[in-house]
Amino acid sequence: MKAKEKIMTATRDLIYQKGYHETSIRDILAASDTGKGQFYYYFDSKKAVCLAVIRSHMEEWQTELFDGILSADIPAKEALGQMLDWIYDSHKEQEIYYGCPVGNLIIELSVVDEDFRALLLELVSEWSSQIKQRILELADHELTEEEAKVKANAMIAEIQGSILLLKVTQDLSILENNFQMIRTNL
Amino acid sequence: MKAKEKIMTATRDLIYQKGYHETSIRDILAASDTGKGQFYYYFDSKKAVCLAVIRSHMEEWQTELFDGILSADIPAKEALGQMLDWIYDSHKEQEIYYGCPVGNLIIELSVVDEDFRALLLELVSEWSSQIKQRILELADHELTEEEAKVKANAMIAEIQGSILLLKVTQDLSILENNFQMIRTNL
Amino acid sequence: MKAKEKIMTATRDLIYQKGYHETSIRDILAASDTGKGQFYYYFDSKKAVCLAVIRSHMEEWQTELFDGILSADIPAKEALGQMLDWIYDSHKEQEIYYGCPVGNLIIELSVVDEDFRALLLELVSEWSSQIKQRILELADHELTEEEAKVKANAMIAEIQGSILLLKVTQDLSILENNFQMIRTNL
Amino acid sequence: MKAKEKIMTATRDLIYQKGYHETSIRDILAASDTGKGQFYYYFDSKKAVCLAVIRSHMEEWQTELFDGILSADIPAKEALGQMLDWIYDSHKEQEIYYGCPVGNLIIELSVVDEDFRALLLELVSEWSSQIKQRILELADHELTEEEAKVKANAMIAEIQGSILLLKVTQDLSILENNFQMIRTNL
DNA sequence: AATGAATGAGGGTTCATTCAT
DNA sequence: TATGAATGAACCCTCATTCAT
Repeated sequence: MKAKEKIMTATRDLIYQKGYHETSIRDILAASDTGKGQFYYYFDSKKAVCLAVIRSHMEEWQTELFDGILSADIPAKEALGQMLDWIYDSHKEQEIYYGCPVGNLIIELSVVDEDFRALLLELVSEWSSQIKQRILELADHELTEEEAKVKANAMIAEIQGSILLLKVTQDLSILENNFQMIRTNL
Repeated sequence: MKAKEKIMTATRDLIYQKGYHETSIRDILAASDTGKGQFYYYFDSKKAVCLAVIRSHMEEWQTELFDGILSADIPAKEALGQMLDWIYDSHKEQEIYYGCPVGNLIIELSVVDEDFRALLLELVSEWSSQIKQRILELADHELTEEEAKVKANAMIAEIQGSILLLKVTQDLSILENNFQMIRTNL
Repeated sequence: MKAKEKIMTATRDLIYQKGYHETSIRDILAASDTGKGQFYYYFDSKKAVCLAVIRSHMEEWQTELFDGILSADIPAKEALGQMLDWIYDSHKEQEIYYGCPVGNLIIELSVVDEDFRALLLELVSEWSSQIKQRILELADHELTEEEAKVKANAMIAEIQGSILLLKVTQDLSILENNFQMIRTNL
Repeated sequence: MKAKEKIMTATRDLIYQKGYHETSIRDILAASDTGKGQFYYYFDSKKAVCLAVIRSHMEEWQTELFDGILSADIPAKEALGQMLDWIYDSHKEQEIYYGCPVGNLIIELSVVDEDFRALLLELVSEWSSQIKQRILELADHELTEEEAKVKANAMIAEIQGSILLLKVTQDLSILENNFQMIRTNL
């Protein structure tokens, strides 16, 4: 693996597990087995890597969730169900529940730094928009765009809030129950 | 105002607005117009003040929300509605939407420090339990305890997730719409 | 026990066990169960208590060793032997061998602060002088004053050096063996 | 001179002259004309530099005293005499008599920190062992190992105690006289 | 004779970043 | 591309002492 990649992977993992502030450049270098020189050759700053990490999350969501699951040629209900599975699966194997990599950063950084907020908002907006399309489809287009948007945001809120509860309780059943409830309300 | 109180108020505000890590002792001293010695006379450490701040949030929720709104002699539906108002009101006048003081700390600290998680979990558990009682009442006790608990957690998730979205979008209408949706689903 | 006395006892113990710099005023207050006000009412500063502690050591040595053992109406050899016993006894029951309360302070403070050195020197000089008298007696006055003084200092050196070795080895047999050797050389 | 070396030299001098606690990192930086970052680039902590300083003393003693003087192909009496000269010479030119760099640390730190004690003990043990060999030789092997060991420790005690007296009296003649006495007793 | 709140300089340490090579 | 030495501001915290009461 190339140095740049190693740095990004390490940063992604560390920031996910400990948060932005608790992750030091030292930590990143140690975890990626690289040196100061390499780090600052590839990235301008700690902020820059973190923004890159967010972009990598965005790409992943785009490929797997937006272009994959949510754009698949399957009924809306099924697509949204698979989205919940996709999220649930990313948590269920963890020994410690670290929360949502995106939600965590929203809370830790979006008020403190506009650049972070802008990027994170971009991701959330796209997500909301994708869900909205499926909700419109689900309702057989008897909902207005606005109504569908509200429902999409409600769904995202329920998901993010559930992961937040998972983080504080460290009890996976909360995620299961809440996601089940979302499914039955579709 | 006494020094200890000034320090706690300043810490509370700063941590709410910037988060735990972005708030330095220096910031707290400047905001509370006190000196280092005084800070450490009243508190053992930065962590200690923050735990004290969380406890003050707990007391406030206990008095205003649990013993006040949720224990009031009014119908369950109304009580839960007032809870949503109480939360909404705490955000609506803000110029910047900083999120939920408790939710923020859950995400920033609960994985990183067990003491914080324990305290925050205590608050969330009590909240959940209080809501559960009202939900049982609402369903005329046709729900099992377990079902009511799930519904309570779903409601908390929806609330916390909505505030998270408010934080990243800085768009108050999301909170309005989502809370409205919770109301209509009661 | 009066506050002043409690403070002095605590200081004496703490400085003996941890040294001057490792002992904080906080430690002293905690160990003596007194408050800041009392401390600074009775003593001008940390240095002042410590000087008082040294003076209390001097008084003790004066009474027990100089006026007691070394002035007793017994043969010189026996007097010097009892001196060694007196010293040995003060160490033998300890669980940790902290060294000589006076020797410790000589090394920690005599270069750093003239006031300390002056006081400690006073004690050492008196000790040396007392031993010298007994050595003169022992040699049936066939030694010059100067020669006796040299022998006295050699004896003090042997004693202090032995206690230093005790401190680093934490092995009491070193003290026994060295003191035995001093005895046989009398 | 390289930064690391400058830091070590400065630390060595300062700790020798003022002791461990009286020497601050600031002092070291000022004396070595380096910056904070540099210090912590080379050393993990203040304790770590001090341990390194002790190790450098050990190496010096090993080379000059143990492998040099005490292992030289000369009679035992002469070797031990040269050892005394070597020690005396290291003090005689000083304007202030700071004591023995090793003895000072034994007294200041060996009870307070096990890591220091272990290292200092290692040095003292080796020293004792080297002297013991020469004493055995001197006695034409009519002494048991144990008896020689006791005599070696007595010699070290006399040396260390003499330097302690030098420190409190600031009178070089004490060192001269005591060392002379050791010589005549060989 | 005693209280405990207030002071602020200084303690050791970590940080993100830059520089010379 | 990459190294690792150098920078210095900022981190949290402890210190001995003073002050008002």
